Amino acid sequence: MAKIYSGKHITKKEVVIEKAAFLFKTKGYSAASMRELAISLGVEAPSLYNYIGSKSELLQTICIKMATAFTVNLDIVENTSKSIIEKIETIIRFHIQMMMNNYNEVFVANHEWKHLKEPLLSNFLNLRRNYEKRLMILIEAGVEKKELKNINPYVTVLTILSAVRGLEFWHGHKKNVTQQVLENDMVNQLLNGIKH
Amino acid sequence: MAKIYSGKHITKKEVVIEKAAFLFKTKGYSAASMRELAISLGVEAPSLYNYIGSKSELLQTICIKMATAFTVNLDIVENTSKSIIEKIETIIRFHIQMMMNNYNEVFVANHEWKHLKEPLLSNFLNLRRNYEKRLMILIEAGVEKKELKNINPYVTVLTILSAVRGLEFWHGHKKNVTQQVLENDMVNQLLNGIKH
DNA sequence: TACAAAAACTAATAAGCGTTAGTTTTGTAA
DNA sequence: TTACAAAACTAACGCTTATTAGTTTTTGTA
Repeated sequence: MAKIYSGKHITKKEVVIEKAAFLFKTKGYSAASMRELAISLGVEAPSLYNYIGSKSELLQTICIKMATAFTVNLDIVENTSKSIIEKIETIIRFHIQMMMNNYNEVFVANHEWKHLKEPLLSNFLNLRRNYEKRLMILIEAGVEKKELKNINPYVTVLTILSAVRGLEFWHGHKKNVTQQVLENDMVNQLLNGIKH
Repeated sequence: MAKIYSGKHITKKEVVIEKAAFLFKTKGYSAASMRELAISLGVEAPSLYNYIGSKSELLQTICIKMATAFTVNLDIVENTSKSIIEKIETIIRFHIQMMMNNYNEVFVANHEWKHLKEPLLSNFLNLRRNYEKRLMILIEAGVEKKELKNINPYVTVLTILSAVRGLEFWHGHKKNVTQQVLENDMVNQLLNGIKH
């Protein structure tokens, strides 16, 4: 009866993925049903299969899309002529902006990846492991060049990724602090902790 | 056929809860089935109902148990005569130790609480909100007494809780850093960031 | 206006879920 | 050894799930 709305520059499949990301975030992948997703689009469940292959495919698309976005950004940053500390700042700010502008999808990739099926699960985890490893190498280079304190690269990466992920809490309590204050405070705190 | 094993000082119900915590952590609450839980105990699914009321009750028990543990610890710390900075250190170390010694249950309380049913969901969220509020008040008092920098209490609580939760990553990569190094590095980094 | 493709629908399937009922086995104590 | 309770079992229930098949409606275009 109803028809799935899609603006000019976005395919209907993308609309489905967006709604799916919201639903997966809110209820969790397993507890989210295709019927519920359909309702949120004003449509019956079987109609969804005109656009997508399966529920599982929706999760795959979201997770790989996010992992790829972070990887591509890292590719770009690595190939600039910035200082190490500037590169790290750029990366942190990218994380924060992704967290702000693509909250649902980042959340799903962070929390629901465990429901991916093989071989995509391994694929996704490899992307993540490589990403973390490249961050560690960047930090090691910063220590080498005396731009950074003599810190443990692993603990540093862990701290940065944890702090950024902590913005999930902020999403539920937006009133207390504005986005700009939070972003700058967080960047400063993280960088001051490791700068030489 | 098989019989649920329980040592001397632990009831069979507690054995079920422990296994449930592991399963809920590994597969997520919704994707974890009672049949699977039963298998991990060497028993058929209906046998579980000799010990527990429902699947939902298992989650409730785990979440409330954890929330209570943190609240009780805070009660105790508040009523000591330590300095503010010492109180905060004690609290951070308690978080880290809980993360190490009760990993599965802490993880479930952190990630699967959304599947709690009312009125327990509200109950749990109230416990959490109050806990965070009391931490903020503690930090405000520290700023007042000049023990702490003039920091935003909200951002500080967010940073501390995020960093501690980040130990979840560490659980998957234990090799890189020992528990002691990680605990001390984290405590130092967090306290140095806020001390006056 | 007619035709074809896109996108919705209804109905149905097989599988898995938590849980209950009723029964049998096991362990313990008189 | 008998009796009773605890703890396991089998069978089945009603419900929800993702997905398929087949059909009808809507839409855009020639």
